[in-house]
Amino acid sequence: MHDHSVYTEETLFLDVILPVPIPQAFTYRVPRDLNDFVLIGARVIVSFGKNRVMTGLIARIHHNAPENYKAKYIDEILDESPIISSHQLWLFQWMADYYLCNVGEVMNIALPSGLKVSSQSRIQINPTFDSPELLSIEEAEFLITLEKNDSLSYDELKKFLGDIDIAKFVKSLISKHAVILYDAVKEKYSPKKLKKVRLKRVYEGQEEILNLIESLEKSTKQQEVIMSYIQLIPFHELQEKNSQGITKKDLLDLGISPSSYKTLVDKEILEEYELTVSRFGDIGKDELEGIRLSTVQERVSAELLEKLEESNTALLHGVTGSGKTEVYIDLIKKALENGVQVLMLLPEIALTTQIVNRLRKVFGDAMGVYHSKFSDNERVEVWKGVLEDKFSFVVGVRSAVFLPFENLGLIIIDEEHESSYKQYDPAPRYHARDTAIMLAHKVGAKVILGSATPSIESYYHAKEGKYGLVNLSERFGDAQLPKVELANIREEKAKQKIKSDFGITLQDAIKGNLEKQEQTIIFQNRRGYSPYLNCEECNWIGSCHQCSVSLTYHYKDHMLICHYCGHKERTPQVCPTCGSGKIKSVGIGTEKIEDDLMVLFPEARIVRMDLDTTRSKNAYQQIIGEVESGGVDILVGTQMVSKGLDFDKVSLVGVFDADRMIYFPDFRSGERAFQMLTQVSGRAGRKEKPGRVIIQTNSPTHPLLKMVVENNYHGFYDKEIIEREKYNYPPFSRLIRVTTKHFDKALSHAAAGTLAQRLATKLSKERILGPEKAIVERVRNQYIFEVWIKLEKNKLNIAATKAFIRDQITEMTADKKYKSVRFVPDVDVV
DNA sequence: AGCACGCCGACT
DNA sequence: GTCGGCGTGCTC
Repeated sequence: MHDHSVYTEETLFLDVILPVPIPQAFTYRVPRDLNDFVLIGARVIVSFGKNRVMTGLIARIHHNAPENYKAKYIDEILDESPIISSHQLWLFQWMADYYLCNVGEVMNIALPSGLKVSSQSRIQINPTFDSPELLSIEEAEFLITLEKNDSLSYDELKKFLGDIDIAKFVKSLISKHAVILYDAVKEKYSPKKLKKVRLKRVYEGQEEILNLIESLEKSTKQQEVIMSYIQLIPFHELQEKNSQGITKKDLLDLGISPSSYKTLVDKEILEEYELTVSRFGDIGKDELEGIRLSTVQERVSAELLEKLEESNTALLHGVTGSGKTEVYIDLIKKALENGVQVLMLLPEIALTTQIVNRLRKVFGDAMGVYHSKFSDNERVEVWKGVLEDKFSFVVGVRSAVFLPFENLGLIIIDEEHESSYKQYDPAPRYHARDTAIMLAHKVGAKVILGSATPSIESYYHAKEGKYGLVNLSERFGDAQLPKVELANIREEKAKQKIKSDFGITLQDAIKGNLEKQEQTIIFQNRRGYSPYLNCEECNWIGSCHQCSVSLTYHYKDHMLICHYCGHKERTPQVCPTCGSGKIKSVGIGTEKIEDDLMVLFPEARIVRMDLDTTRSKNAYQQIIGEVESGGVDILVGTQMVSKGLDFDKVSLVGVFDADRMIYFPDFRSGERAFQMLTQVSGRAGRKEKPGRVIIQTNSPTHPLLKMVVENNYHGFYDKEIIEREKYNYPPFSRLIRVTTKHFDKALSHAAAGTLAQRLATKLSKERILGPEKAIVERVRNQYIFEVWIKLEKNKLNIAATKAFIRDQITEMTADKKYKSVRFVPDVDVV
């Protein structure tokens, strides 16, 4: 029943991508006066559903009126030019198809939230309201407040109304027609403004300023202000200095009287003004440093360029400390000289550190940094900077693959094996490395993958000739690779009478290092004090009531914490089941190691670095600074200490509990363990001193550890690839996991089972594994089951198969029985 | 995903 | 009688 007559030939329709997890596109109508302003890739504001206003992205402009519904009008067009590059809509769609999610979800993750305006409900007095007798006393009082304030947001309401149920309160007012609700849309991004101050021009002259000072004879405080200003801005030497002024803060920081300052402003002797500035400090061109490559580095750089002639992607396999960064810098410079844009991806935790400072020194403010610890405004600034070609080079984390490069020529992915390149939650569960390779392929850019311990996938592709392969097997300068030793912890424990987790070998080594005043890193990939508490009487174990895991004991705040759902509870004094006081902590986390070290080496300066000590924005940087300046003897930490850190004075690395990594029940455990152990070993010894690494283990004869000791990546790879082929794991197949989640265990299990059956009809049973319980079976009271799909390469039409899987999930969700079950597909699980 | 609508139990 | 619990359905 739609009146199509209202549509004329000129009526424009837009397919808009909205940040919602719904597969279909949404078609809106363009009000005629905006016809000339629509363009693909610009943002629009639209209302969606009953009460929502959102930012969407124009994906298509057409004349086809939708048949089954009447299109709504768009409210507003936000941009005069596209805010994404011309390839990005394609990339979004590719990601949605490949990673089994919706374009809206991709867009939601791709755009920095500063570019997604949101609506905020505000309330206002209804001007036609004339029945105050209906109101309660509180309501009447509130109306007076509201009258004074024009309109208020929900957040502001809280200030006036305190702890009451605001929704209910407002609802009542609306029902009495006393107030009206409306949606206000606001752009979130705001440029940074600096409050500055300068002397009015009329006082700039030599004579004028002297007269001014004289005239303030009686107001000494004000005179002081002027004198301080002149001292900071000696404009009598150079007149232009006054027009540049000084920030208000800098002036007030001198300790001058704020009230006198204000008087001067009021008297129009000083004038305040605002300056829009970049959030990123500027570096002068003359401060930039050049680089000098070693002969080896130069050769490697040339070799990479050569390989990139033949293939789009090249893998740089360079041992830790070989100076890969210098090679990258060289290649980035060359690419920039060719006039193309460059993107460099780094894993999250490596980015805050030394490498950015190093790059900044070379590239100055032509380089943008895109990081999740940056504020929204900062991220929008980088985004816009890329659009305007202010940054021709950006270094960033995973999500930097979404930046709107129009002329991308080179992508460098450092530490390409890092699993943090894969997004885990929420959708899109994408791999930034693979996405970058796909994007590069589309736009004709080149990709360099770098790692000391390449992922099995990448190395396989290199060996197969799909990627170019370049080796850099010497450390930079005269540096030698560290000497890695295994310490049989079981034997050592037996020999030592005292039961300690520090074997005698490691203890002696630390002691020696302290005497030599050299630094030590202790690595244990587990935070907290101990992974669980155990009652010696009744064998009770503290576990989370909503997840099937034990609670980790945190000593510092004396809490038991669930590392899955975040639940916290006080540590019991006595056993909750039998009442005995014999509760023991079992296992070792970083906190306990720190504690033990303080007892063993009371004079040592010990610092711990893990999620718990680096929560605040600058904590990580601070710790690194402390270590660099030599203010720390021993650094204890989780995987954070194993990545990208570069300390000259660290000559010893100790590894606890290597066994747990090796024996993790997962086909990637070997790869992960080898990478982690090799990476952390690489932290030991730089410059002339060879470092020493001690790995404590119960299985010193394990072949993987042997490879780590020998720094034998190839041996490890050869062994691993045989296993992968034998069991048809990646890179010989693609793995897709579909997880089901539900509060009802049986229903979750049944849903996974039915899905497995459905998938098997077309894909055959051999390709389907499960359903199986997830390793952590229950999280936040939801039961989790997994179905694994193994798709061998080159035999199946992958796109069609993915579509089939998607359809099966859609059909199951449509089934009443499984409606409330959550299905979560994850493609290329890491 | 959100959000409104709507149909059943425990309270002023 | 109503408040509010969360199952269900829809979003251009």
